[in-house]
Amino acid sequence: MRNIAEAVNITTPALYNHFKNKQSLYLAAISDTFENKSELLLQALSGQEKPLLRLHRFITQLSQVLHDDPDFHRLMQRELLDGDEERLRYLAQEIFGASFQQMMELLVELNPDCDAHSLAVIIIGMVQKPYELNPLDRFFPDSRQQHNNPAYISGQVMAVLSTYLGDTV
Amino acid sequence: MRNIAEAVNITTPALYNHFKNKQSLYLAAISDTFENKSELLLQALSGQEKPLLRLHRFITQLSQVLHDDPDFHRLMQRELLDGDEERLRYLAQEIFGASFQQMMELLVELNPDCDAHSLAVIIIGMVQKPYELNPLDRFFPDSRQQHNNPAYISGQVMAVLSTYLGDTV
DNA sequence: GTCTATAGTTTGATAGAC
DNA sequence: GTCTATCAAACTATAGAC
Repeated sequence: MRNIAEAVNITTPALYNHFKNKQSLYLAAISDTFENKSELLLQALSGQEKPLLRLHRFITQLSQVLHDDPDFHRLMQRELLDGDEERLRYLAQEIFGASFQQMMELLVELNPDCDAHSLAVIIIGMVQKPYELNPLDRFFPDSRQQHNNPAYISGQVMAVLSTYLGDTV
Repeated sequence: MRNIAEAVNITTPALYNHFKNKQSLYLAAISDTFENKSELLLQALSGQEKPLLRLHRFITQLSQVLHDDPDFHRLMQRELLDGDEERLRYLAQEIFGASFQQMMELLVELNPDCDAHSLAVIIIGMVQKPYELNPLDRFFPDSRQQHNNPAYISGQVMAVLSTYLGDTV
């Protein structure tokens, strides 16, 4: 609370005029960070275009969001590690529920026999892991700037996926 | 420190006979959790077998480790979020350095034109993300036990990868 | 809506007896 | 190597003046 107060140039007690306590401030920070992201990802998945194109758009959008808003990524990882039941339900249902459902339907369109849930999780992992491992990059000899570029990452992911999903289109 | 002391049935000051301070206890916990895991993964990647088989063995081993030792997974994610420079270097160089290098060489064997670094990161994401998202599974309607099964996860990952890498073998 | 002053609690760590 | 007793610092939060 002291750090936050200092960051916004007021004293700690003044924070309590805006938030009831630390918990409510944290929840407000989560909401502010997560809302709108959900809508963005759902829109990328929706539309009348070919499924593979919508998947590409989603992957690019997710990669872009993770790149542009590091707080979004950090808070999500933090919630996955330490979130209580209420906050995890909020994350699962309010933030990612609709997008995840839409993505599974899209994957079934592409391959009716696939396990859409598993495949969706795997794809999210492909896109997100480069950002999770970013802190380690500076300690690897062949670290290139590409590895932090959303367009490059989504291209790499699509290259792997299209051979798997493309056969079924 | 109080929680740890209670968990091992001694008082808090008694902990300081075993560790100089909280920091050194934490570092000892990290070392104890990470060491040996490195060797396990490197062995899975090594050998004279066909590259695709070694990759499969690595993926299965990583999935198994993440499944069997939740503390390993939690501590790694925690370090990626909050680790200082010294701890991140330890993680990158002492724990994952050799395995990551070996994996990149293996991927170049499978596809000389690929970006081995990117591909390695993507593959790790495919394997690990199912475990990261585990806390959310109970809030999704179609949550099946399969999604927590190492053999099933590695099978799903290999199914996606083999069409991409298999063409080049 | 912000401040100063301070309450009440938790935390990491030490002193010293056994 | 463990205990009891205790400290100093940091923390969340409140009281009350302006």
